[in-house]
Amino acid sequence: MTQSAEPVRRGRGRRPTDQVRREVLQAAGELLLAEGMGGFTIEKVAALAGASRVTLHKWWPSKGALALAGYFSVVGHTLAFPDTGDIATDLTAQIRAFVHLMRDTRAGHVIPELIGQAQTDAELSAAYRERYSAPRRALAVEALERAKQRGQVRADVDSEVVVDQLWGACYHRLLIPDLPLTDEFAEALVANLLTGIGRP
Amino acid sequence: MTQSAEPVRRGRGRRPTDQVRREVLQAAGELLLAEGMGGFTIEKVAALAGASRVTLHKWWPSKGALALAGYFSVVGHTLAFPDTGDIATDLTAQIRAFVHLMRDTRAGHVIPELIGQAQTDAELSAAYRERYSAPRRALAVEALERAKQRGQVRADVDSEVVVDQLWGACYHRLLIPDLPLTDEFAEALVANLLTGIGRP
Amino acid sequence: MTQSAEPVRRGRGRRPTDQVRREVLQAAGELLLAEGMGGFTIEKVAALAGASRVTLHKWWPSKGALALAGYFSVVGHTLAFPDTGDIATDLTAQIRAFVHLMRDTRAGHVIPELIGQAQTDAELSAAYRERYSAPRRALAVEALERAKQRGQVRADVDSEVVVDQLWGACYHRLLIPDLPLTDEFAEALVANLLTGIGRP
Amino acid sequence: MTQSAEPVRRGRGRRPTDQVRREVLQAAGELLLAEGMGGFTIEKVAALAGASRVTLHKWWPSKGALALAGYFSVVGHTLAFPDTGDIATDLTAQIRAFVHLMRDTRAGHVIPELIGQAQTDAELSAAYRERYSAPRRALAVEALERAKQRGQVRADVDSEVVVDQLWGACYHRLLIPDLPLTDEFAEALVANLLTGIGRP
DNA sequence: ACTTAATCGAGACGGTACGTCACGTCTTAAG
DNA sequence: CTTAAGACGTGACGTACCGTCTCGATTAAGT
Repeated sequence: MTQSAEPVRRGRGRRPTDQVRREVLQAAGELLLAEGMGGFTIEKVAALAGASRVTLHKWWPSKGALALAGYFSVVGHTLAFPDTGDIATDLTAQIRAFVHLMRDTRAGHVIPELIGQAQTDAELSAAYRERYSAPRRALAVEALERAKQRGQVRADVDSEVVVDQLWGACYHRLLIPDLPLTDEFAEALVANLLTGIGRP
Repeated sequence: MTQSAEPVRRGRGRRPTDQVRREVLQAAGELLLAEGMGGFTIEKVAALAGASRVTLHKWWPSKGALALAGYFSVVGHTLAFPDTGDIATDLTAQIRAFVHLMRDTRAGHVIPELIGQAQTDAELSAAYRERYSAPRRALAVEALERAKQRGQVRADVDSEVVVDQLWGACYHRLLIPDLPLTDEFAEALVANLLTGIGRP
Repeated sequence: MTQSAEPVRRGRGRRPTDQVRREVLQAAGELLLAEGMGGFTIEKVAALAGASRVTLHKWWPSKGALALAGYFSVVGHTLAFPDTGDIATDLTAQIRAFVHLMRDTRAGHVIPELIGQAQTDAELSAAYRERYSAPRRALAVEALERAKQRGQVRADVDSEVVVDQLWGACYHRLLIPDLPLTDEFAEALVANLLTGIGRP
Repeated sequence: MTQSAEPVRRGRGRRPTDQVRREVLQAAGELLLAEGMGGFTIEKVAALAGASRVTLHKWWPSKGALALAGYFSVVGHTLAFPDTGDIATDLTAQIRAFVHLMRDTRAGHVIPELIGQAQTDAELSAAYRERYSAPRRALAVEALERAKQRGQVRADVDSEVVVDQLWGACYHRLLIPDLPLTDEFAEALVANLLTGIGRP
């Protein structure tokens, strides 16, 4: 019955809830990384996990929400922000790491597709903001606020806007790839913003 | 069934090619604006236009490509960039116009959904870059190059990066709405970038 | 996909409409006779016929309607009523034939199940009356009317009621099998009714 | 979920067996009368009774058996047969009462649906015959036997057959409604059978 | 009276079937 | 020869029930 890859047949009876959840998330994450959002299907996840579609529908409100949860369970994020005392160094390092992640790992395919799916999947949109983008924004904002207190950034600057001008610029090239993501791009972002592009 | 508006019954035979194309694009655009990408379907477009699905498949390689073409045929873009001689004024005006378009018109729903769809629709992605984003980038880059020649922007700045830091920041808030698009945001983007956010 | 018996794989493309209809009805009839109404499923019929569930839903409004159509296509009814000139002989022959059909052939299982299903399947109920029971009633009523004209049955008798007292009695034993259907039963039905059971 | 009426929240622990049985049967009967066999579901009964599906499965072997038990617990049958000394009067009265019950009360929907369900539910079939039809047959047969002893019915007549020709005829019109159940029908049944329909 | 076994409810799980939607392909018929 | 009309197979979706199983809580019977 619609079993593309090893369908993982177990005993018929009910398995413990937590085990089912884990296996489903595992399967979802693997399928997402393997086929991308285009081939990501509740049906396939259920088959891979040896679970029932009904069970998936009960816990994850939409295909996108399931995909995001699967992504988290497989990738296992580290939320760290360097703090060397120099904001230029820290921002550059962080953005270069982001560029690397998006250009050289499977996240570079998955994250844009999740954001894409979120445009027509309200459940995913909310989950993505809450669990992914908001915490990362917060880390960057905190770093900028610390830089303000150290006198490296003007106090009247809105840190949130700065975040959009750094990471948003990266997402722009990721989602609408007119131009590629490069290390030079990462450095130019920070330099432009700290120094300004206007004539002195 | 699935005929929201007049199903347009005609004879079975062939109609002139151009007429069919026009009517299909008209229907596609209207459906896209009315229901968004979520309810946008080749089937519905065909029904609305009184055309055959086969015909649509012949001319538009994917659902996204059809949606984009329909969008253009209905919206009718104006590609203008003000040139007052002051780059700060021009950029602010242009970005405020963009923010207005995305916040107060139907484009604000449609464009993000098209970008979203483009993440899993290569045909749409290519078409979108070629016909939408690339020309707009070019306009902004030209304006920045003119500003360089006027001495308003440093010559060593990569104009493309600046574009990402202005419009990309807007797209960021559009696609991942942690924070809203506002006029103050538009102004802060230009100010941050021209003046720089670092301590003088 | 849920293929219990030979799923009949053909070329992928579309087959002519009439052929599909024939094959579906064939499969439906066979499944009905093989498993009875309990195991009769739209899904199984589709699999057996190598057809799509959607197609079945398009043409037959309910599971029961499909089963009835399948029954007809497989059994192929003969609608004949003997006319020897003697109504007692004709009725007895016809009812004995009916008893034989219900007791010794597969119809004896299928017809009761169809009637049973019809109690909660309005589509089937209407189709059954129109295509099965009504024509058979009409034949019997005609025979009784002829008997009236020959002076074998009183003119003031309602032939429809007589039909219920003959065939309805058989259906009674068929549907609520407190007692079996036998040849003696068939004969007693006619005798009771023609002669009367009261003291002379 | 699926709790139309008061979901009946109790403590988790075990309740007295008899109380559970009573409440389940009450709920089953009400649901059956309210929605008919089509909407009758073990799941709904369990929810209405605040009981567990497992408990229902333990005591009633099939959906139909539960429905029948619920019907009895709510309707509460009176098994009486008039005995005026005149069999024609008694039969007519009894059949008219039956016609009234089936035409003007909720039993008229429920009984046919139970018989229908019994065609594919052996448990229900057996229970129905044992608890419903057989006792009623017996009453009628006894009345006919008494009539024989009074000389109102010929001694060589099989009373069981007569029962089928009276009540079976009614069930016929009930289950296959080509024609309606009416009082005239009830009277004609008895008249036809007692007097006979043949020419004198 | 106090264990202890029985059985309840709650609820999740795998499974079967349903009815629906949209897709892309194919056949047939019309112009 | 292009088009429309429309049917078909496919894949997926979301839902409804079913019968089973685990778990914790409570009652009732046996000591």
